[in-house]
Amino acid sequence: MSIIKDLELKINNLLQNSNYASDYLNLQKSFRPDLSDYQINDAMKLAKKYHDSPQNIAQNICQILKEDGDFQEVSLAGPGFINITLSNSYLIDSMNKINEDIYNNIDKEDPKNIFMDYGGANIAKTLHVGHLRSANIGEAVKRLAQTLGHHVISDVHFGDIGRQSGMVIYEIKRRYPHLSYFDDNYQGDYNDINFEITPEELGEIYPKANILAKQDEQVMQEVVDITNELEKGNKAYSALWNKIKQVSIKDITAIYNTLNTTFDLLEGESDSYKYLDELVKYFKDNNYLEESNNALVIDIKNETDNSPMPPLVVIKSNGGTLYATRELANLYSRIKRFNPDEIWYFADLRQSLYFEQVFRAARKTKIAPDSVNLAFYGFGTMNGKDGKPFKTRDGDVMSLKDLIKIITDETKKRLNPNIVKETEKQKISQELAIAALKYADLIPARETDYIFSPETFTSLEGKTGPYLLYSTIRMKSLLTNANKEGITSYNVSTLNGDSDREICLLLLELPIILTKSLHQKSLNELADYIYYLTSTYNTFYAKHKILSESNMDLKISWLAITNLVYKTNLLILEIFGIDIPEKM
RNA sequence: GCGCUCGUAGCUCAGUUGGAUAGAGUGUUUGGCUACGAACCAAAAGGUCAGGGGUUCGAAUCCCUUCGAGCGCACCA
Repeated sequence: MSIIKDLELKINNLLQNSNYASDYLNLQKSFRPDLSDYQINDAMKLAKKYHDSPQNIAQNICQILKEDGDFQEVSLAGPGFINITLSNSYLIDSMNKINEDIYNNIDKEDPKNIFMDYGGANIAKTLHVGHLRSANIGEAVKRLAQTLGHHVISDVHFGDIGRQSGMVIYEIKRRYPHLSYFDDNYQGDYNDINFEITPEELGEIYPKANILAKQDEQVMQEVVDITNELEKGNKAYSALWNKIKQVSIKDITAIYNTLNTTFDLLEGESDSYKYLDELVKYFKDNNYLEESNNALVIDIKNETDNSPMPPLVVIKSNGGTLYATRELANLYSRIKRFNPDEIWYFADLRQSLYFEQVFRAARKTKIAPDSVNLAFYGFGTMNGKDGKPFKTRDGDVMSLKDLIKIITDETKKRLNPNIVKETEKQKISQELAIAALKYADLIPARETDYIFSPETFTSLEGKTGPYLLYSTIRMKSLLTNANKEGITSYNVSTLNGDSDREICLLLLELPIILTKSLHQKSLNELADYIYYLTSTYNTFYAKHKILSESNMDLKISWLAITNLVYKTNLLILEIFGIDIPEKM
């Protein structure tokens, strides 16, 4: 258990013999650091319950807490705030405990099997800035969940089927009409056809087809027909589409890797096909389907609905399936194969009604038993400078490759001149670029819409990824220099001044922030925390000449504090998926 | 039409079981390197928390209302 949770429990234990034994008091970091380290605000709430004044109650609690040696000061303020200041010896002991093992400062949770669905890249479409949030937040939440003790399986959930496939095949047919895929008399094995396509050309094909289909109804009809044929298993189209998929997946995963975003499963919507027949049969056998306008639907209305809830279409009137059908089939297979306790979906908030429908259908049809928790965590929309959402279906959105290149060009300009090898320069400047990009993306709360501008990502000073890396590298450099003097282990034996204490108190907050971030599935608070911790350390760093300090106890204590912040930064940056170069 | 979300410093954003004096970065002005790495540190200025009403010891936060913005509403994904 973390030190701070332990302290809160201890406070509540101290009250076991008092009138307030049945109440749980919450220890909070003080809003008034000039007055105290921590505060308890529960006296005001207890006043009603005990028909007593909040001041009296707070006073009684103060009396009990004052007797404990870990508190240097316990006092009452205002309408019933209890202010608590920790003793230096308590803080020193706590720091040394964390120094032994940083996991002494983390609250592990009861392990659960969690299935995470994020990423959501589409086959044959360029990975663009609109995919950033899902990659960065999804990956960081996964790593955070693992850090807190959970078992996670992640799936990228490629959009690898549907109308886009029809679009791409249509356009390839238009460009290369003589390919054997389109020859009705072809007798050979479609897998033997000699046809190569580059990711670059693939990137042009979908936008082009989309424009053509929008302009011309006949084109759209052909796209729909091809899509249906593909879905029915047309051999030529399937072989072509598989080839496209291979090229595209290779390209997409390379970029995900650059972002340190990795998946246990590289499955897609089309993987649901294996389970579709079984699922539809199950639906039919149990009378979950009804006919409506020639389509087969599941009624998912609820008596408590305060707005109309349309039924979920499972089979279209032309016999085809929809996104939601495949989602249900995937859900069905995931529960069967992995038996998860929880399934978390990460996608744009605009899909919240859609997921509500899928979840309801899954519950109603008992595909998902009540024991499996289904949750949707939405992202705010990425808007252009005009405040309107980016359109992801035309070619106007900046690709991730381009964005990474732009930032890399900026970071390269500022590298330390003693880094001269071109390969090293490239590697480091890209690591800095990824740090800048990821941190800038993790800073806004998950549900906040945000305005995309390259300037945001290319800024390298202040609250940015490069600032964190620069400071962390500097800490390491300091520790290395101390090491050269023969100082290889540290412990805190004395605290000197406000900045030392403030860093210690901040370190104690870590477990609270980690737990809360996982609970909210948003990294913004953790991103704020690491900045605040680092910048508090930098104040401390500027104030003290650590290596030239003649008081050895003080010097070693300062190095220990440096080491603690360094280790904490490593932990958090690892959760963020941000690599730390040796130098920059 | 029905439903959901939002409006906080010039800009971009934090800020929920209601808590003391509303924060950060950036931008503007100013000071600090013959060095434990200046991608850093220090300081100043900047607010009717969209407007109005209510709930209470206490409201950016909860409720009502007006104005403004965005999003979603069965055979797209």
